[in-house]
Amino acid sequence: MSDLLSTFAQRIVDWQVSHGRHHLPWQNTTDPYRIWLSEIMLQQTQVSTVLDYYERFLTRFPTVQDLAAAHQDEVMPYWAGLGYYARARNLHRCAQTIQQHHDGQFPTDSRVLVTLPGIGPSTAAAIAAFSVGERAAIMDGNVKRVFCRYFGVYGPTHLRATEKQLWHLAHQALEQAPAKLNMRAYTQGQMDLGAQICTRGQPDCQRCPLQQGCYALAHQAQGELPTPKPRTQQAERSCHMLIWQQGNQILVEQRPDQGIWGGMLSLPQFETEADLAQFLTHHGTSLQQAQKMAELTHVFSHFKLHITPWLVHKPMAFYEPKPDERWLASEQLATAALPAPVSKLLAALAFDFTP
DNA sequence: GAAGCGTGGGA
DNA sequence: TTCCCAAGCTT
Repeated sequence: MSDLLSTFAQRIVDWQVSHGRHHLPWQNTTDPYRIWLSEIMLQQTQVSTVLDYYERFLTRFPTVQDLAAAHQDEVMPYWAGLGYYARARNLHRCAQTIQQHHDGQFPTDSRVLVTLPGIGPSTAAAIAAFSVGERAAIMDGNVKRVFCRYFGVYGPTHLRATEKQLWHLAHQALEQAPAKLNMRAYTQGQMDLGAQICTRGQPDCQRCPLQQGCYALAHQAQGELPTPKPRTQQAERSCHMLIWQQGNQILVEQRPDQGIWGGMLSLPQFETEADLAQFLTHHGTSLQQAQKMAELTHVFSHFKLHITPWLVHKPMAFYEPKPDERWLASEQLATAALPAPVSKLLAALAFDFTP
């Protein structure tokens, strides 16, 4: 066991150097700002999804100073469609914290990094390892899968007990590894292994550097490790969204930071048809003047939302938007901080916005 | 400490 | 189609 543990990290390093990924946009840099941005975007998000967002964001905000100087409303559009929008709000807060309390110098010590908003233990370790080669352990979805299979760890990985075991093994693997371990290759290698070899569906054990000593391979338990999370009943909700069109503009409102789509712009939303009707009545029209559109369903990670859009194109004079409301012109749609389903809904209507 | 928090892709 | 979950963190 101790022999299999002591060679674990170095085998991953050797494999990474020859067979891992080396040309992702956030590799081949030691700039903690760029590394940090990639790590935040990659939280619960696949590489292919992040690529375009990463380039666009860096073009607009090349340094942590540029990001800190911006208003949150300038940042959110660059996150629109990527999901988990608290990441963008925390990213912005973090940049301002670094500007104010760290003299504008991006920290590279994991113990400091983990105190910053949006940076947890795994992200802190990844930034420190990639930027200055700190000997810090990461623990993401890839690493959990590799460790569960190699060491034969059973139990849903989100449970505290399982998580604790995994972190312990991760620290052990580092302690027993050679003093000169290449931390960048080790950190990247764990992710590459999980993403390319030790995949969820059909792991490519023939090409795996961890064949020798792998519990799952020896017991043919790849299919049952990691232990899948017990699935629960998907909750469902429904709402009504108002598409109030004036000329080539649409009324949108900024959502509160708490809750779904926090800090993003969205359509005025109502729980019931009666609430929508009341709103319309108070604004000089009625539900009868609105055109009911086909329902669409949006699936979140923890519930399913049935959306009934209502289109109103009757011009309503005298309407003064509330502080959290804005008129959005059709040409602003593409660059507005709209969540994915709202963006798609409005884009589908774009042909109606003939000037 | 369990629940909340997006979206898209693959099996 | 349906289900799972991906470079997790916050409250």
